[in-house]
Amino acid sequence: MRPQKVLDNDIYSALTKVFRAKGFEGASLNEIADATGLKKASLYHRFPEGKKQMAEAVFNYIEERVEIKIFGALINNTLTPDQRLNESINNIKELYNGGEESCIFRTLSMKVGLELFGSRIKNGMEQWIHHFKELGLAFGQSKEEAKSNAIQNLIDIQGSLIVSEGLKDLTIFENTLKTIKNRYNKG
Amino acid sequence: MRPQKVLDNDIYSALTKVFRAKGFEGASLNEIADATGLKKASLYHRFPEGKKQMAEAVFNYIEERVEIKIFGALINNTLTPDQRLNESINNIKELYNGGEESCIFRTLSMKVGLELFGSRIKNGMEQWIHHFKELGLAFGQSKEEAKSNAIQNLIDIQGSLIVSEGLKDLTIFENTLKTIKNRYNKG
DNA sequence: AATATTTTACCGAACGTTCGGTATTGCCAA
DNA sequence: TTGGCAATACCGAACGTTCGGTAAAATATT
Repeated sequence: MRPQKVLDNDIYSALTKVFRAKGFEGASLNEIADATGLKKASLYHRFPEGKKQMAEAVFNYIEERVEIKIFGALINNTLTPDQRLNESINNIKELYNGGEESCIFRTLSMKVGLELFGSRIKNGMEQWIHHFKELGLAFGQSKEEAKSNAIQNLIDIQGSLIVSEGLKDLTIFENTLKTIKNRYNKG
Repeated sequence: MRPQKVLDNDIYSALTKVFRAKGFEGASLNEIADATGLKKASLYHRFPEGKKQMAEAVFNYIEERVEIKIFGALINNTLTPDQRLNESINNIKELYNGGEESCIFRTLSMKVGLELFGSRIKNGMEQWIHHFKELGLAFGQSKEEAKSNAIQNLIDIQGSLIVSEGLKDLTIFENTLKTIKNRYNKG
């Protein structure tokens, strides 16, 4: 059989970049074709169900990275809670490229995206909250405290990404990561 | 002269609903025509410069309401700082319809929107921060404290709108408004 | 070892539809 | 009857999608 011109992972990476920046409706197939290096028709060979399947691939791709880099760090029992926190925060910074890259929770949750991927987004957010709640418990917080802190972490990340972009000031995202750290290391 | 079939303010209101839900690229003229009750061609009579001008009108419309309802409340010297805070929070809740409506800072700041309206978004955010900073000063906070609190308010609002939508749980937005209040009424 | 066949990947061209945007005509009130 | 508004019809371009066919490697057959 003929070899692939572009590796799957390179396609996913390019798709992620486009959907993150443009959202579902804003991402055109011509742009996707340019970004991946495949022609439109070839994309339909890789993704027979079309654009929606491409966006699904982005969810899979990102969820896998988040699972490893963030949730994996947060539940790594070989580390102290403080080390887990630090590693996950470092990886968050990396995954969002210091605040330059948007989150698909935002870009794929406009009207149409929410209709298509609403349950994936909801599940994804719940996982973030669940794992951060576990961290809070490991820090000795009460259930209520741990949960509200976890929710606030998610709010902080989403909000600071928007404000950073809007103000064109990445230090806001960085400061938010510090705020999250301070939520567990008080004083 | 012939009277307008649809009042300007009703057009702005409909435009706002569409652009808030769909963003700039996601909002099609056919949908806008349906939402406003005017045909496409009639829209081009009202907005000769087209879609971009329609989005500009949304900015104007929202900025006016924010100016009155939020900034106006925050700088109303006939009220105590605490009353200013309460009134502005109530109006924020109203303007975002309890968390059901998105913010144009979010929906119009995707790639294309940011290119077209980047400076308006930046200015708008800076005004939010400026006015909330003034509130903090009125509460006796230091300059640094007042500013970081103001930024955090904006982050909280943006973030909680996204998380509320994603989790389909409006209590998150409500709780965030309480969090903001507690930022000024400690203990 | 050489040839034929199968299998998979890619691509140019075109599909029907919808996009944002325009002329042109008809309507309506002053 | 004049001037401003709205509606019909329409435009080229771009949209997501599909199709017919080609390129290239793996396998099967001689």
